[in-house]
Amino acid sequence: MDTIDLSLVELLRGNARLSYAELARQVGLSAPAVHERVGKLESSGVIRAYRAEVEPESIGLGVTALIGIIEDSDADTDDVLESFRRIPEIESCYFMAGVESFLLKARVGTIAELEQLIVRLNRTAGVASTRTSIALSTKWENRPQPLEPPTA
Amino acid sequence: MDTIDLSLVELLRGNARLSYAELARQVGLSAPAVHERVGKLESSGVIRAYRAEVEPESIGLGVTALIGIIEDSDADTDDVLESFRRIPEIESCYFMAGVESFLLKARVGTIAELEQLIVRLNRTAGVASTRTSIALSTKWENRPQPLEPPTA
DNA sequence: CACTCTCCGTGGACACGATCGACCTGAGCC
DNA sequence: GGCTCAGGTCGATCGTGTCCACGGAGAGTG
Repeated sequence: MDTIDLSLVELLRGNARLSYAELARQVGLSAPAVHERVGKLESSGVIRAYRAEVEPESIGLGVTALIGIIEDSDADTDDVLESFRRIPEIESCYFMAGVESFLLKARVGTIAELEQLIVRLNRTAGVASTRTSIALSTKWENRPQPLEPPTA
Repeated sequence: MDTIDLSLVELLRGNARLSYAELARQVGLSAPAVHERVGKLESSGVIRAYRAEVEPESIGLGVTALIGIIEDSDADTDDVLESFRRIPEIESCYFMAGVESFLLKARVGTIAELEQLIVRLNRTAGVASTRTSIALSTKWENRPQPLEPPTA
């Protein structure tokens, strides 16, 4: 994980579809060298995936909600997590410090579907209660921040 | 936005680096046809960007926080938003229903940096108070959910 | 119905990129 | 010094991106 790797990561966070040739030009190495470095970044888990970022409304997911979860005092956190994992509408899941053990970000098409989702969550074993906040609009999301070399 | 476009979007959400040739095979069209369709999805704003998803710890962003913002009663929301936009640590910004007008997701390297960030937010014009919750771990994030045809 | 326009696709052509193998170089170590 | 290894370059080959000319299906019109 040197400066060049960091540049590659930054470039790919900005545009995941850059060709190896283009990456090579940007960092001043040959294409095969970049190819190998990126391969290592992928297999070591630094780069997890390449994803197209899509306007949610245009794929029928116009409703965004953030849902805090309070667990039962005797809940098995792993089981709860497993239940959440099986709910596709939950796009993100954070394990939190505080009264609410989890914070979920979910996207659905309609308020009716959100209602169903909340009911389902409340019925999930280990879940004591939920607290849902609706996002009226997403100003931005997953904006990559500029990277600084480790000691900066 | 027909079924084929939806398939393309779904494929690219799963792996943004698929070649046009591969996409073409998957959806049963020729490569140029796919190229044109994807181009239109991009320029119409359905596809906003292609991003590499990176393990935050490995780029020195090991601390994730979710921060609720309560605005001053006389705050100019647009100005507040503009101030937030200039803070690179804020990766996501949602405008919320509820007492807290905004929910921010921020990533920083250390707790000390988080402290600085919170101070900065509290000093921002229009911000009355903040409420920060720390994510102990990110179970998953931005998982693409399977797409259904519009009327399903 | 026949004509035409438009949209959306196909296939061919060609330059460019991905990727493999052979080789080179410098650092670390006996 | 000589080995070894990591990590680079170069060249060759093959697949892909992308431009272009062309063609068929469907809607609107005389």
